[in-house]
Amino acid sequence: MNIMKKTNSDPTPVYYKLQKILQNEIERGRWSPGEKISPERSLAELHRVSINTVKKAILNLVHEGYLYRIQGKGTFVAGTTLRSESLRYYRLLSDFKDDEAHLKVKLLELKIIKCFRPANHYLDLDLNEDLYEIKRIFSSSENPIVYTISYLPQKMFENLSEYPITLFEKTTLYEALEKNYGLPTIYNHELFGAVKADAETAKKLEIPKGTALQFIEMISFTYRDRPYEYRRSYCNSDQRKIFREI
Amino acid sequence: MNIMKKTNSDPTPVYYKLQKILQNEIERGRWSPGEKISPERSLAELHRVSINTVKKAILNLVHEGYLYRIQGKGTFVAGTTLRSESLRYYRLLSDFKDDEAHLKVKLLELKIIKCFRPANHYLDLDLNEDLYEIKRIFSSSENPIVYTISYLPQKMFENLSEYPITLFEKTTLYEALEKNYGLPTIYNHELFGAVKADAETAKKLEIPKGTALQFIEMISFTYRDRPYEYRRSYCNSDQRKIFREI
DNA sequence: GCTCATTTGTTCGTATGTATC
DNA sequence: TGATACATACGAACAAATGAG
Repeated sequence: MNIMKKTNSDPTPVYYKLQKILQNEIERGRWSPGEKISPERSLAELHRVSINTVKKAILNLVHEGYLYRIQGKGTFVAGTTLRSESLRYYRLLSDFKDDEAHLKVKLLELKIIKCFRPANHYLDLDLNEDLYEIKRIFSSSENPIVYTISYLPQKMFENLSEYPITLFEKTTLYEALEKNYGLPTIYNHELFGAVKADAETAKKLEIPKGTALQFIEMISFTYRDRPYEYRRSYCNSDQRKIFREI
Repeated sequence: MNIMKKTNSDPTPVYYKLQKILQNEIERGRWSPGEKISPERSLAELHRVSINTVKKAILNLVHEGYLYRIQGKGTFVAGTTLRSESLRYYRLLSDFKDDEAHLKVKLLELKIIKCFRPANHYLDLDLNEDLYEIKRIFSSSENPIVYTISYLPQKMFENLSEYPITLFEKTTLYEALEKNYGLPTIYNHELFGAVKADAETAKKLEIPKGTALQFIEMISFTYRDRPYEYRRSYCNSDQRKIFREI
């Protein structure tokens, strides 16, 4: 009996079953981001359904960000849905003029440390597991604006330390991780707060200790709600504000 | 000649034309939020197109948040897309426990003032126009957490001062404005920063002057990208963080 | 520049199922 | 129960974009 058929005992629509089958295959990495999936007609034949049913399943996955389509070329697996580095996603405003800054990234440090609270909680790890700690400074015309510390589970990113520095300075972290480990970023959580600069942060940002700083904690998730990065950012929002849209 | 027809000189798809016609009617207030629009069949007949074409137009508007559908009942105009008060949309976290606070709102002041910089810029007004200024405190178990000052164009909200206090304390501002003025909130812009508490804010939040505060500026937009509220919020993020998802 | 096969995009018609009142 | 309205599913035809030859 055809598992695709809608029956009384299983009223799930056919298009929805197909949609979930495809979603599953994408998440399990049958195709990497950017790769072309089978054309509509093949899928229709394979699963013995109409082309319009395949269309509906695929279009839903396009809406959910799993796929994108190009007329005449095909249907492709989408990569990272967040198109740019989170820190660039926030536009920096100086005063009220929309003077968008071009940020330069500098890698300060990359080492392996033991997991700690609350990173273990956010990254769903045990306290005895290893983490990469990546410290970076984002500057605008020689002025340090943002100091970030990223934590990545060591077991998810083997050999990360052996990649060239440029991996962390030329491309965004998102692109780098997607390209080298096939992990697209599906969504982020963020925690916002205000703190006064401690000694280390003040030194890195070249500001007086005690300055009010915008503090952003971010947790990035890939498929299946799996967290893969915990990041702390300290932004010198003096004279600047951080902009975003809901 | 039928304007709906797709021709060589106008290759715009029929479903898209219909979609834009409907979007326009919604934005111009032909139906209020919650009201039922014409059924598929009628629209198909009226515009001389197939039901499937109408479906496509409508489903796109559903995806964009203009409409929602209930099988067997009809298709309805969606109201505010931001489902809850922005300040409640942010979950407050104390430390790392997900202790979601229930916030109580208190109206401190409602008066009419002259427009000022930068409100004129954000609300697209002249400097000589009038603004409502609404000051509110959000508290969690008697502790003031957030101090907000909202600015609304006087000309968009006639008689606002005559509404009962409960309008600003019982329901969210979004719901109140949608219900009384038929203005749904389509999206928000936000500016984040960190500031040290000035004298007035410190007093309102019952904290020492100079405490690091989370500062959020928000501009709310209704249909056609028309701004209708500029809001400044000062959050005492000491011990708490503000949470959101992208 | 052209043609052709492939692939997605649009539009229609039609039938049947299901939820609401 | 019947009328109304949306949901699912199939089939078919043609348009439009792409890439190969």
